[in-house]
Amino acid sequence: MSLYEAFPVSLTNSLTKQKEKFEPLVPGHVGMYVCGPTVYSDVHLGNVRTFMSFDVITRYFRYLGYKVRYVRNITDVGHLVGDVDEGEDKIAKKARLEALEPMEVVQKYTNGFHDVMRLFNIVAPSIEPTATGHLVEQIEFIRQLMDNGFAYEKAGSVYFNVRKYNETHHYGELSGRNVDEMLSNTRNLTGQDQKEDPLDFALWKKAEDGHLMHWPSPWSEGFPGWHLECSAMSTKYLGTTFDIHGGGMDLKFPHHEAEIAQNKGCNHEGGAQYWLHGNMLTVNGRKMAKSEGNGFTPEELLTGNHKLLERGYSAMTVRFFMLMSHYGSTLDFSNEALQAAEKGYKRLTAGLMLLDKLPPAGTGTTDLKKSEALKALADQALTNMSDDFNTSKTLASLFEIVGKINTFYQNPSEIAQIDTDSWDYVTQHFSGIIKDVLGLTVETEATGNNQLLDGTLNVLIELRKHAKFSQNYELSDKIRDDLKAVGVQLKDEKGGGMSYNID
RNA sequence: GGCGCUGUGGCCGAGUGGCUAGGCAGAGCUCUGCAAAAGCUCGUACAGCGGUUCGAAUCCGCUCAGCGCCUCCA
Repeated sequence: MSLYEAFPVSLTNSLTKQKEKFEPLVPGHVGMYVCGPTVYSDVHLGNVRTFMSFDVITRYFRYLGYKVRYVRNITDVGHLVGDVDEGEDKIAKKARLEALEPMEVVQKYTNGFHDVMRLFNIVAPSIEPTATGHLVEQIEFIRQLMDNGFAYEKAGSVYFNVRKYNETHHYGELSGRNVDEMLSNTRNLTGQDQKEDPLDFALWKKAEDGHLMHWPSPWSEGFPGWHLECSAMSTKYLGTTFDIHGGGMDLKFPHHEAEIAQNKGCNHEGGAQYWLHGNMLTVNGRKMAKSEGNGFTPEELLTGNHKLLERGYSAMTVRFFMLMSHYGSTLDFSNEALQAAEKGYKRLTAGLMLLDKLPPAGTGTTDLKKSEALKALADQALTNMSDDFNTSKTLASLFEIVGKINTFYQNPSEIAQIDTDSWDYVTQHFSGIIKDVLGLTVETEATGNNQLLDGTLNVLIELRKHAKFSQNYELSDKIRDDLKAVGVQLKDEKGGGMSYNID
């Protein structure tokens, strides 16, 4: 029996607003599409949260034994600037400001995005398609929509006919709206006179004079509209129907709603079976966003060089911090919470490292009850992950195992009572979940590999052992205190051993 | 205005109709030359007011507070 059969996944489907059992279209395989970043500026920590959430989801599916095709796009064209620069492309605008070629902007921020993903140990998607690389597919998609009667051309631009679509479908099924209510609430935007209806959205926009990014099409020299790329690329790589579509909560409307309409209008199928939405990272209760001025970049986070930050925090601390909450809940950023997370993360990874120092299990009389109880903790961790990827509950289970590990370290007689099969099972999943699923790496490993530092510290430790043995506590305390002052913490262990930790 | 969400002990944050979340901080104890770490124990919580129920923080209603989307947005 495979792991995914033993621990069947259930997830909250935004489409039905219910928690459902996950049943992939193709047994043993998962196709997932997640909306990636628009590469016209640096990503901030709020962006990172969403990608981290779907990173954990991907990792967990793979851990369970699924083959996952994870598609996450790069939006390098097509999102229009909303206000004054009506109709101008965000990336084109930025290019002019920075006096760069548009693709130079794209490349710069794409590279930056990848650096950030690596920093937070977020696995690369199986396919990372770009909008500019799929213009042929998008044009074909528009053509099909026009053939099906859901799109019309006006002065070189093509629009999706929401009213027409809504006659046979429900525009608003994902976001819980309906067309009639929306009509009375639509703002009067300028520059929309070409549309037949304010609800309609652009599939193709004719480029104005001076517009930097444009491509030929049957309708005009122009560029694709806001929502098209995701429909075209998910269909190309995952099919007209696929398992999961993910993205940030703020994309639900209109982006994802439009995507569904495009998919159904073109393919007669609605794309994803399950829609997953990651919630926002907030600061003082407000969404972290560039426009709010409350966003900071990962670099500022590490250095602490931002007015919201009391000091810097490591990438793994932040990763742990984000894992403490459920992806579907808002998470509020604060220095207190980060500092608490830092210690929690250290406690967890300390347990992980202690595993290697533990005496072997099963050397005494096996206590079946204790063995089973321990094993149950590992099962619990997996059950919690399968319950809508509840990393928060999973961490709680893992911390219970940490407590056991610490106890075993202090009382070897306890671990002797655990049968080896149970112990292997627990340790395998304990470290597997931490490293492979949660994607937490042990940050102190780097210093452990520094042989010069390690050797030097061992000299000092030997000195202190001598001092301590001869009851020269003044000297032994001085060594300990002075090392502490430079960030190295010595710990006396039972039996006269000493170990060190680097903060 | 429309649609939706949240309000948990000092802080962060899970959660289910009755059974321990967990992390951080705090108190006591054990261990220890002293520390640190670790282990054990503890506090006491579910915005307010009603209702349903044998029983609700968990379901329903109202009130208050806050947030998201409706415009690019993870």
